Amino acid sequence: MRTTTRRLAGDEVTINYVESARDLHAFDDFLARGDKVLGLDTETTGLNIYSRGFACRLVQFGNRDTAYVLRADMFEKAIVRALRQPRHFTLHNAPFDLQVIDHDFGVTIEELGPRAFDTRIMAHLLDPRQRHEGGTGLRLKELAEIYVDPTVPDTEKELHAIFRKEYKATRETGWALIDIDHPVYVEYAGLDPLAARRLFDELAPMVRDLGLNHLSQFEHHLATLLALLQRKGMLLDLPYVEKLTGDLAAEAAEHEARAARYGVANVNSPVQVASALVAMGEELTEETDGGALKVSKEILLPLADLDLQWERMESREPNPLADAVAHAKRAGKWGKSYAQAFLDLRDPDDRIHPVIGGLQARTARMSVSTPPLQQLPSGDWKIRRSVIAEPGNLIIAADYAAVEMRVLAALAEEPTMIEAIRAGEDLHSFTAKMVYGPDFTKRHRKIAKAVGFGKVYGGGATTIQRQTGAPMEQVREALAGYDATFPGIKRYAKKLGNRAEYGKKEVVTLSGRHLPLDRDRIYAATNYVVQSTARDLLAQAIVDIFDAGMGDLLRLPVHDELIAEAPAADAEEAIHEIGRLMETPDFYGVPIVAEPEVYGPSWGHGYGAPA
DNA sequence: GCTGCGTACGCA
DNA sequence: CCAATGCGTACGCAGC
Repeated sequence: MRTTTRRLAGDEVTINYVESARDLHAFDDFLARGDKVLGLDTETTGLNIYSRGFACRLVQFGNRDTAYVLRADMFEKAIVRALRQPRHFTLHNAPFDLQVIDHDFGVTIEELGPRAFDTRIMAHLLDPRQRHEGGTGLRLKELAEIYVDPTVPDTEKELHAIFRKEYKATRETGWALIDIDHPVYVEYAGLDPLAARRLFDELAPMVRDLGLNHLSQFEHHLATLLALLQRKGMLLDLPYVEKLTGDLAAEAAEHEARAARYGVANVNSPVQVASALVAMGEELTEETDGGALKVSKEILLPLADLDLQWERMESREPNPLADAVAHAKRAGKWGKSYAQAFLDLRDPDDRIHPVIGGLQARTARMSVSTPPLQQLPSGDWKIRRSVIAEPGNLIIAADYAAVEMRVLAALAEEPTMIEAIRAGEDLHSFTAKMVYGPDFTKRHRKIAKAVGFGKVYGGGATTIQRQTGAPMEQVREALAGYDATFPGIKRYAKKLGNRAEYGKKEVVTLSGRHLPLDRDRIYAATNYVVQSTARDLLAQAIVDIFDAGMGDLLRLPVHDELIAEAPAADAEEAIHEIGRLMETPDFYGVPIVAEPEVYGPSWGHGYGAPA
């Protein structure tokens, strides 16, 4: 045994590095001490659990004052034995370690998940804000320095320095290269479960005292289910993705070469693009937040005589540089962020396993990363076509119909809006009819729709004008008409604003989630509570679908929809059942409904990919 | 080589 | 005051 001591929150703590089988007796004695909850953590070669070459290197257990650090390759049996004891563990960001342990030790997510506490979940319930948003932050280091010990070391940062200096490695590669018994590596590995356990001891009572135990249990259960989705992943059409990647790279290069003829060496440099356009005589008037000339897609496409669907408008002579830059950037983005990312992140079976952040945004909205499957281009099927169902299966999906509008109507108890929804009206058309009369036009509906979204997002007349291109006069008329038609919405926003102004700077959702508000953006309260409530509906649906025994069909949440797959013969029935499970027929008087659809053999088949 | 910031772009 | 919300990723650029 190699034992080191150090101080943590004024106490002496001991970190034991197990060197031989003889040392395991001491580990067993430690396990027999009767801790109801042990801190648990792993050190791995990287973050992509399912990529070739990934391995768990260390597994660490700790209570408040003693940690044991075990090599994964030498002490697998002892680790598995410890994990299978009837005991709870506390981890920070448990889904990662649960999958590592499932992947490398065969102690499954199903087995360990129900016995895992996650301090990240607890912290999110107490304050969902990142550090830069004024919150506690959600990283172990950030939370530990607030709740455990302000001098707790930044283990990641210090290890990165060692990777550089001693191993000529980067922050990415160092985790696999550092000597497994490197004293700093071992000490920091051991420190994390101690911090996790001490953090748990602080946060758990706070969660309980705020009456958040029920919500906490729900989020823990959901997190385990989402870890199952990540473990399952989604299959790629590899030959298709390889060709797509090559095609997009070639397309980007071709347009980059066109841009270079106008002196733009780098299409991703806004400064270069702006100065070249100005030199060609184009007038750039819009500015970025930082005061630079704006050359975003919204600026470039009109200069290239293209509308936002990239169709020729015949409104002017197209600027060839604007055209080249816009095309080059789109091909570059699609190629690098999506197609190439699919290839880089795939496992040996050509599946991708996106990280699903089940409790991510301030509003608890979920995120999906590596790769970002919630953000694949939707106006074109080419990227989504890369993701396919397993042989014999079809991709199926169900999405909520205008869920945020419906949630808003319910929460605000807006009688006219509720009535319109219950009558099956298209809400934007209904608004247009109320504002402009029965002879409203398509343009009127577009404005009404923008106003509806503006209300959900807390936007104002300027934004709606920019979005619709309508004259300010008409926008103001539509806003006034909306308020007259749906007075409950304004009243609700006012109520939330008043409570925040004179009470706590937060909104509380039906699920009991506290959402802090920024003092200079109190108006965001309506959006927060609507967005968060819509998220909770989707989260509950995922739980319900698992409870109904259909969880193994699920693949991915996308804010207001669920992507799944099922054997071709059952696909229609399966997605109807999933859609039914998503629905809440009477959500405070408002029907929350889902629309099921069988896409086909690929995700792209729901977006127009040829059969 | 890394970090932070700004800009841009993809989605709901 | 009358305000668009929430994310993840890539890249350029400046500074360390």
